[in-house]
Amino acid sequence: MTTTDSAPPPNFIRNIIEEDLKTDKYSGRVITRFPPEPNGYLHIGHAKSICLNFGFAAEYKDECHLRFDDTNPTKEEVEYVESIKADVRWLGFDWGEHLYYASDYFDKLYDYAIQLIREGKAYVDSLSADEIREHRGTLTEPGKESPYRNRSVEENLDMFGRMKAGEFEDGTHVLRAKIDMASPNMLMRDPTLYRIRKVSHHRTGDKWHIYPMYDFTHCLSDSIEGITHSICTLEFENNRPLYDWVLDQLKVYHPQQIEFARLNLTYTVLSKRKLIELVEGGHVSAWDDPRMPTISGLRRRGYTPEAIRNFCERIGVAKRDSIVDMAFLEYCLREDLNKHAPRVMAVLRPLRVVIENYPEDQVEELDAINNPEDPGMGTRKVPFSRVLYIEQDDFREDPPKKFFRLAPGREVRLRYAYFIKCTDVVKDEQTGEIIELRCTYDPKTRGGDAPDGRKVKATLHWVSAAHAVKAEVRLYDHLFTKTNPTDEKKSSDWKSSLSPNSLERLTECYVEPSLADAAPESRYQFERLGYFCADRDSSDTSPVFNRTVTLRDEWAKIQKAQKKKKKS
RNA sequence: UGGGGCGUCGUCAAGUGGUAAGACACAUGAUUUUGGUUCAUGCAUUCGGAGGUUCGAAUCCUCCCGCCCCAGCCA
Repeated sequence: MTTTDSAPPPNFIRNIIEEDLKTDKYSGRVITRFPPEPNGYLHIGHAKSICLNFGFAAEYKDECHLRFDDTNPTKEEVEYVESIKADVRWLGFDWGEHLYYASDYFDKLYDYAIQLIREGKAYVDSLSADEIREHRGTLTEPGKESPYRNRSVEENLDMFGRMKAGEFEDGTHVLRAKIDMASPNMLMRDPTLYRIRKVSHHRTGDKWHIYPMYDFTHCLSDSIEGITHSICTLEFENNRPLYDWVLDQLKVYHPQQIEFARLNLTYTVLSKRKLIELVEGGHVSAWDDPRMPTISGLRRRGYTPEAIRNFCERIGVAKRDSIVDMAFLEYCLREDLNKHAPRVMAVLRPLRVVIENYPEDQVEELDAINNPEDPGMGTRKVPFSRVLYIEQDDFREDPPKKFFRLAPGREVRLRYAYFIKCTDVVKDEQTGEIIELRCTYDPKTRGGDAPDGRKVKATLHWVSAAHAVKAEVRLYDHLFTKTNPTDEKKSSDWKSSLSPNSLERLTECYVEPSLADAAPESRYQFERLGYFCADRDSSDTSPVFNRTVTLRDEWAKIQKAQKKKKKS
């Protein structure tokens, strides 16, 4: 590793920017924008776009605007604009002075519409929505012109003015661009520019009865703000000719639209519509359910902004449809958490262990390292006593091959403590369930090293029963069982592959005392188990932790392989 | 079967006529008081397919195949 960050990997957008800089197309400026519609929460797909836009602006020491594309008051809410701002900030980006709303431009947009009408390039159509659809033609047949297409400029001006004044009901008239009803590009068949919506807008209130459509608003907003590179997703490629048309007709400053492939991730869905469905259908608790791929969900789960930013940079950007392996996101997460998360001991499925030769009332404070990756994080004391809990998974009465952990007669190390040897297994007479282990310890191994140089094959985490804090731990797994839930070749309903095991709640966990009042959103590594994040559901008496991601688990792999071998 | 895009390892992704980067995943080994981390090694004779141009093609040409987007008064 060098001390300086390596240059960002090349991609086609950066190539375009570099070329534009070379030819001085935009007098050396690189002004981008992130333009969310405030009709839902941001997800990791948006994070890709945010990183791209804010990233390029930062790279070229220029500005990135946060602009709310709020042209459809029937779907948009203040709650969403607040969450979006919070999420962008949490991700680590700053729009500075450049917070804008498309609704700020409604007056200007109206004037531009008037200009188009005056030049005979737009007209008021009084066909119904159904009729307009019928006139549009199909993919293979050209459309038919509306009988209102050749209204006079005066009549159009008058009608549009009355639309604005609120004289007409929703759906009775629209303003359309006069382009070409026979265009092979459906979007160019006289697209709608304005529609009547007699609803109040979260920012403009009841001022407007007409609202501009995306295709009219977006390009002009970009133009007004002096955007140089308008980066959006692939599905807007068909809209580019219209983006260009509007700006060309109006003879205004003309940014260039560049399209990239949106992010897809395995084992989840990344569309606002589907995420809304998960929330409203009660399949998850809320937008910030830790299983959700939303920024707020990832945050509550324990993801770090750093990990997400790194991920977005490393997946690259291109024009081909792709689906990134969730394992890659998890890799980026672990990389960050490994460096920064303090280690701590917690037992999720407790098995009681009594150290028979350890004095009844003795308690020792043992030194534990907070993070072996960062000595600067120091050490802490962990209490040790006669009765402990270890993980049920760390004991096998009849150990299989390659199982190195505790078993009858076997000696292992308790991390930072002592070597212990299992001398007896206590079972419930009724059920045969193992309820307790009797062990002995070697006092000479305090701290975990044997003076005689003898080795053990395993080190277990543990917690002192008398000192442990009881906690709830929520174990999360993929939301869907299928790598691509929306791949509808097999089943038509994407929700059919919703995983029944995406959440497991463990309420009888024990964590070391230092975790008693862990602040919500603080992250830890529970040694040998994974990374966990304190949830805001924690109370004074009982902390709640979300499992962010497991540690890589060699033993789990071995078990999987052994199972497979058995089957075949 | 109109138009617009896209096809390079299981997954992302560089490469823009000079002989296939890198990452994840996977596999093997070493180190290890986390079966974690770290380290080492392996992993596309081949770029959707077939022809052609060229001394030389993933890159240029032709044809074919596959996938995605567009028929909202959503964005």
